[in-house]
Order: sequence, then C-alpha cells, then structure tokens
Amino acid sequence: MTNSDELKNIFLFSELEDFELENILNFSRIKVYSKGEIIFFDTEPYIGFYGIIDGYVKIYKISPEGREHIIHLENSGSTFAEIPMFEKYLAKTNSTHCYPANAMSIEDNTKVIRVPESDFLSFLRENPKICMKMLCSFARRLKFLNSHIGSIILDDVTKRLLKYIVKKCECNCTDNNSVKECFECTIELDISKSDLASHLGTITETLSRSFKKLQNENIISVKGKLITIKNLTYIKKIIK
Amino acid sequence: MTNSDELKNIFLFSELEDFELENILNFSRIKVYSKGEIIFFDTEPYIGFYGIIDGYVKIYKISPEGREHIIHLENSGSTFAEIPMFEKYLAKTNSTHCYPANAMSIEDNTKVIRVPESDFLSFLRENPKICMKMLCSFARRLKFLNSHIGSIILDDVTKRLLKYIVKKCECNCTDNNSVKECFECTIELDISKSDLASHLGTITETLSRSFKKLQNENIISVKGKLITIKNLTYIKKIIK
DNA sequence: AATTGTAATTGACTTAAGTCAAAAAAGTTA
DNA sequence: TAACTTTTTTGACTTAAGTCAATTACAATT
Repeated sequence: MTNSDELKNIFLFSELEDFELENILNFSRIKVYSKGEIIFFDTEPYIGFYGIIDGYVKIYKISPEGREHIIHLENSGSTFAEIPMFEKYLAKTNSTHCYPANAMSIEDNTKVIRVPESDFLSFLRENPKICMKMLCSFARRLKFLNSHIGSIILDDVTKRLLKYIVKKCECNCTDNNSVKECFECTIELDISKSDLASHLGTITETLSRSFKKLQNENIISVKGKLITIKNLTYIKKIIK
Repeated sequence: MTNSDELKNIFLFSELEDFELENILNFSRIKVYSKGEIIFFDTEPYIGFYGIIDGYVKIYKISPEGREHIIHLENSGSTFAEIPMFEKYLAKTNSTHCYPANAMSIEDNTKVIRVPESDFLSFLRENPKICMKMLCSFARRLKFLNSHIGSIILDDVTKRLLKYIVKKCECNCTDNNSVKECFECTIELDISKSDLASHLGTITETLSRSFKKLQNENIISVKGKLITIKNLTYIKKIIK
C-alpha cells in the first residue's frame, strides 16, 4: 500500500504535513514499472510531473540518426519532468505541451507518482515552503547541467568517466556529513555500461576503451561492475 | 538615476509593487560595466546574484588548457548567479560558497544590480509570487540547457550554428505573439564570432569553416555581422 | 591616411572519437 | 549444462573538429 510516509522520501514533499500529502495523493497516480518500460515519450502530451518513490529512471533524447543521449539519471527521492508545468503556467493560451524528452525505468519495480500539473500549480502558488524546495532542486539540477556541459566541451571521454567515478566514490566515502579520507575506494556501477556511455555523451566502444586506458595507467581496476580507484586523494587533484 | 521602474525590466521583479522594489534597491547595489570588464570570477566568494538592467553578459568557464566555454549569454531582463544562493540556503553550516563560473560584460554600459542573497532569501520565503517567477526562469534555463547539451552531443558544429541562427530568426519574425511566416530572414549578430564559437562549444576556426560551408550550400549568406537565411521554412524542417 | 591592435579566415596537419564488423563475456531461460 | 540473447570488448578504418601558423580583414586612434 502506498501511504503518505512513502511520499516523504521524495525531497520535494519531505517537509509537507500529512494532510497535504494526503491531498497530493488524492489527485495523483502511483504506478510501478519494470526495467525497460517507457514512462513517457517526448511526443506525448504533458499531463504532469513525476516523483520517484523507489527505483531508477533515465531521461533521454534520441537523435534522428538513432543515437541516444541520457540527460538525467534520477533515483529514489527525485522528481522529473517539471519544466513543462511552468511553460503551461506562463502560456496565456491553453496550448498543448509535450514531454521534453523520453523517460524509461531502468530498474525493476520502479515506483513513481505522477502529479497532474494543474492541481499542483494551485498548491504551489499558495505554499512558499514547497516553492523553496522546488527552487533548491532546480538549482541543484542547473548546477549539475552547467558542470556537465562544460565537461562535455572541455574534457575528453576518459576525464569525464574519471569524474563520474570520483563523484560516486565521494558519495560512498561520506557518512553523515563527515567526509572520510579515502585512499582506495570501490564502487559498484548501478547502471549498465551502455547507459553510462550515453550519459557521458559517448558510445559503448569509446567508453570501453576509456576504461581500458584508466586500467593501463593503473588509476583504476575494473572487475565487472566493481570499480576500484587506487589513489582517490591524488586523482581528485588531477581532475580539477 | 536608477529608480524602481528600471527594475521592472528585470523579469524576476516585473510584478513586484513599488514599495517592494524600493526595498530591494535599499539592500542592493547598482553598477555599470564597460565591455570586457569582469563582473566576477569563479574564485570569488559568493555575495549575491545579479540582474541585468541593460546590456549583455557572458557566463563562462575556462579549462585548465585555457579554452573558454560560454555557458550562458544573458541580456537585459535576465538574472544570473542565483544557484549558490540556494546552496547556501540548504547548507546547515555557514560555509563559504564561490561563484560557479566567470561573468564578463560584453557590451559597453552594461548596467547590473547585485542583490545580496541573505536579504533576498528572507524576501523570497515570504513571497510565493516571486518564487513562481523564479521557478519559471529556472525552468526556462533548464529547458535551454537540456536542449543545448543534447545538441552538443548529437549534432555537429554546422547544425548547432544553424539552430542558433534559426532561433534568432524566429525571435525576429515574431511580433506580439503572432508568428509571421518568414521565407527569407536577416539577423545581425549581437556578439563576436569568437564568443559565438565558445557558446556553441567550438573554436573560431571551426565556426568560420561552418559559416563557409553553409554559404557554399547556399543556405545562408554572410556579410560581416549580417546573416541572411534563404529559406527559413525549409531549414526549420531539416534541423528538427 | 598611416599605424596599431584585434578579430576572423585559411591552409596544413594531428588526433580523439565515431562507424562498422566481429569476437568474447556475461546473463537468462529452458 | 546447453542454447540463446544481450552486453561488452576489440580491431581496422574514417571523419569531424582541434592545433598551429600565417594571412587577411576590420576597427580604433592619432
């Protein structure tokens, strides 16, 4: 059963009162997707944004030539597809808007809530607290995109991969806000290598060669999905 | 003299009452920059976000190798450097934050207002209307970055350039919300070609070759800063 | 108009990363 | 465990776009 407690896992809703959560649940829909299922296509008319109660979702575009690019990888607690809500809000006329990209579940039992934009907008307008929450999550996403875009233009694939690994390690090495100094650190990839490639703005073959290069240079070791970074403190300095 | 009317040109402040604008003016600082002047470096401690009353500003990063990448080009009415405000808001401790990129005026007499984040945050928390404004402008920026990042990965430089030109033409061809069907359309570049190059994620030499290519294919004609697109309706279809 | 400086273009060369095709490894199902 | 599918890796080749160097065009100042 879905109850309002589950919703509190979603950052945007985490500080709401129970009665407010019940309210949101009343006008929203919960759905569970299995791995590989499409949540929406970029051709579908917009009917609300999503929150991830549990699971993993990729937001991606496909080029006319068929190449995929993952713009965002989001997991439990995140929301996505909020942007068209504000486009609709700004639009004078009652024009139709589409989802800005495709979304797919990349983990079994991915549980999401779909919140219709019109109900939520009236809620948002009366509630500065949740506005602030949303501003914070937008700010976080803007920050990510800003640095990601810079990285794609100014760094080569190997450096982008290294930055990705280091970031994952940093999350791993941080316990209740106290950063442990990690020399060696092992992480487990929670997405496929082909998803990682298209998230880093490249293709599987090139990613594979980058992994090889980092191993040859004795910076990391790879065993399946397990990646060990040898000297995190040193690596953090050189990727700056 | 700066009065509250000028502030209304800034989208974020456009719906505020005069007394609220006076209030903002009281805790903020106005400054005029000439072309090429630095507004802030990414090494400086964060002391507030900016609004452009009049002029043109580039927000950019420099790679260790010295290559520049322009993340945003903003002109009159826009705000920039809001992100660290929310990082500060979220941070429990009173940690210092830096500006996330460099900002430079790229037009003479660029007039900006700097709004200290702490004063503005308390203002924002009490004011859902301005929250909504800010959410809308964040949404607009996220949308731009999403499509820009996709374009950088999936399109070549020539296509990115063409998309840029078409977008400018569309702005030109739109008068009070009614879109004129334009067959031929001329725009004037309002930034230097080297700025355009680093905004498109490339270098001047490559941009120059892309301009040449589009001219050879008889898609555009270039006379200095004037660019004429020959068949806008057709071009819009092929760059989709 | 001459001088100087900056911005843009062109050519020759190099390289990172993409394409295509095939093999190997890993994961899944019967 | 065998058969099958999917994912990942490897090799050979191609290409878009970057680097470096030199030239040309444009703009500003005296």
